[in-house]
Amino acid sequence: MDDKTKAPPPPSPGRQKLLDAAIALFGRKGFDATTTREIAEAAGVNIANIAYHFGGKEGLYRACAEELGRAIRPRVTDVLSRKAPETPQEARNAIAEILSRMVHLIIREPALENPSRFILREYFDPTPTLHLLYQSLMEPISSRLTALWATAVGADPEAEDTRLAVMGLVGQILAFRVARSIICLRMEWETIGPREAEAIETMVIATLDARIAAARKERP
Amino acid sequence: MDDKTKAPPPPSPGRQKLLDAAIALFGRKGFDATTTREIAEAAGVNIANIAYHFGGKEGLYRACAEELGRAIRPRVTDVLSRKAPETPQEARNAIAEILSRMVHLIIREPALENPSRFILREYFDPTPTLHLLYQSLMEPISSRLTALWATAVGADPEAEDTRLAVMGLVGQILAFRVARSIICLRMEWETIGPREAEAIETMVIATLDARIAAARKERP
DNA sequence: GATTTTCAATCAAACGATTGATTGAATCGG
DNA sequence: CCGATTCAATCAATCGTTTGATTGAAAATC
Repeated sequence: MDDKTKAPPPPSPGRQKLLDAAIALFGRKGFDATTTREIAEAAGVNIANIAYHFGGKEGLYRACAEELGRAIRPRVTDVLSRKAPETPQEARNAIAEILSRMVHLIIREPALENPSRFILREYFDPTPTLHLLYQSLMEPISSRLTALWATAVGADPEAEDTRLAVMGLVGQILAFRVARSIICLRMEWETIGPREAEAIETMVIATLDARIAAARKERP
Repeated sequence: MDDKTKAPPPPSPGRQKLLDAAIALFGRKGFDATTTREIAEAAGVNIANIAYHFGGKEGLYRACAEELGRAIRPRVTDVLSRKAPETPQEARNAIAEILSRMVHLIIREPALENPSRFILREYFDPTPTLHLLYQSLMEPISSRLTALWATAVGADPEAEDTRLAVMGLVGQILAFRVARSIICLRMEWETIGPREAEAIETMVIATLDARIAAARKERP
């Protein structure tokens, strides 16, 4: 219960199948709308394994969040691990690349459809598990983006409006995932395919460049 | 079931109390996590009234969406009903005012906390009810903003990237409501009070002005 | 090295609690 | 009085959880 989430529990066939099935179902339908029987059936194991491996439905949910941190983090940390750019232009390009990556991961990548929904649900209806997702995913990306933004426009990395500007850019991407249904209605899109995803990416990058240009002007 | 949702059902004391309670509970906890007993108790009426007035839990949910359209629409249509600005500067000011209004309504206004969550839930987990919210709320605001944006930057009101730019601005606001929990973590805010709401509003307006300046430059 | 013991993992079956829905009598307003 | 509205009581269905038994492979024992 109170372990530091340091020790990765020894994997077992049923355990991992339950995690995968639970992430997919929790992500697609939410915690309350998903039944333990559904999860067990999708995983191809018996219901009792949920209590055995995770102590219950809630324990399974928390384990899903831990699993997502482990599984998704590598897909973003490779960008994060590069050395910090020193020129504003390099910083701008680095931000653009990360945002572009996020658009594809969050909005397009089919394999991350339900994981993304799982995470966004936790943002919307936070539980104690939220901190887990924050530390493993949001914090490293966001703080890196903030540092890059500070380099790109010559701002104070610690200033509140610096962090807020970055959250605005990231939030723009999240919004297109959260409100996908009504955005498709408004944009008269049937789905968000490659063409539509590219249009969104172009819009996000345009916002980035516009913000950078404006910030540089008032802080020469 | 299949009525055209045209006729506003005759109000009755218990009916309205059920609607108010249901909007609050559906918004705060979601459809599946909310029980009919909870709703009835919060409304101070008997459970049977749900079936009597709305035919069941799902009927109550749809009625909540209709009610939200009726209740919230006036709070935005007053801005929409003004005559269309003709100069780019007037258009910019009109956009800024609408966005500012949206920030306060969606992020700050305590009375709209649960209604906002109700609507955003429907965006995230769309049901057939989605079209109702789209037509009564999103479409009128969004199309008005698109027209204003076209005037402000001299763009084609029908172009896809015009609509997309507007959805990006609106989405930015929605994101701060959806991901409020994790944004508070990142911003080191305890809550989003007047000061924090103003910071968000400033950021949104800064994004607007930056986008306008950039769009004008490349389309003189 | 054969036998016994241990243990994690899985299963079918059943548990008590709660769900949304329904019923028929009671109550109210006109 | 009569239709509209409210109510306590109850329904079948489903929820998450628990139980007790079974498996197979390692560990221990002789």
